[in-house]
Amino acid sequence: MSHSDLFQKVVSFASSVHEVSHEMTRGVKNEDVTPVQYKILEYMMFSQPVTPSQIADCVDLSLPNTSRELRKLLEKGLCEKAVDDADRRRQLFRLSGDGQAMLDRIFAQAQQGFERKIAGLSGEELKEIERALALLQKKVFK
Amino acid sequence: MSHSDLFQKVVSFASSVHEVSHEMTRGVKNEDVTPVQYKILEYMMFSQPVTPSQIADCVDLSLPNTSRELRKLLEKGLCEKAVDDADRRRQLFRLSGDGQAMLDRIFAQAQQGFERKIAGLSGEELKEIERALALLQKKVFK
DNA sequence: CCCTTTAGTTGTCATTTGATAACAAAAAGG
DNA sequence: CCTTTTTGTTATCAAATGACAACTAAAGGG
Repeated sequence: MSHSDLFQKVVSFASSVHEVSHEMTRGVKNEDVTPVQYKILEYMMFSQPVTPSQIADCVDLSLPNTSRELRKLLEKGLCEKAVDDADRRRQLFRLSGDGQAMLDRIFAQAQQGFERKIAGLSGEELKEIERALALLQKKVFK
Repeated sequence: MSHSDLFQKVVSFASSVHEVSHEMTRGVKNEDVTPVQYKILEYMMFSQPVTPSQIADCVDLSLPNTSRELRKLLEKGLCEKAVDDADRRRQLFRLSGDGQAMLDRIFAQAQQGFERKIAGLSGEELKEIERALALLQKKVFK
């Protein structure tokens, strides 16, 4: 197994992961958010509160465009904004109740798809999967 | 380890995979193709020749929009078109020499990034990675 | 043949996304 | 204070994408 062959397998694997996650998050299109807006909300879910600059960095968007999308999310009532008292230039964003509820819906649906995939696997198989995830995340996808 | 916890790990893992592949294919932006056009070319690389209908299915694009993007790729000289003699409604697309060369460049760059990541791993570790990829692709991301 | 279905093209329009300039306000550092 | 830097907003504009109607041409089935 040459490095080239392994690389080919990684490419093919990444493509499968993309396909499956696209399939699992198809619930997004039932909601009134664009793909970019969804990415922002998803990022917000894992690290709250966040500033526009942090979002711009992590979601790979310019600051003006981030600001625009955040305004739209505010108008839709999916997130909330507050000034940072320590540095009043900074704006702290977090999910609103509605925003959290929306992500909960989407994730619940994605988890259902996942449950269907792993239904019927033994406890030992699940442990193997967990080990494989940790291994790859550490050595290849970090 | 509940199913929920495992699901969380899968979500986090998928996110890492997305990030790394985005990083690895950043060579795309040096080339004169849009993201959608790149996806079409990448699909063409793995299955040639393909019809517009097949592309529309696999790249998740309407047939009219697929047709438009294929016309642009033809104008850029990145792919070639031929009618299927067996069914003259069908158009068979494949990469041109230039298109193949472009993908070769992008993949060579991505592979360099990969090589840097796995540099210093032992043969046994590489085998473990290979096994982990196969396991996950079979049981979770199929 | 004629009718229906399939494959693809063309054109048009609205929305989303990306890029950039100009601006305002607060902080930081003399 | 005063200048510079950082953070964010607003306003435009161009390009990319998505959706859909109307059309052509070939195949398929009586």
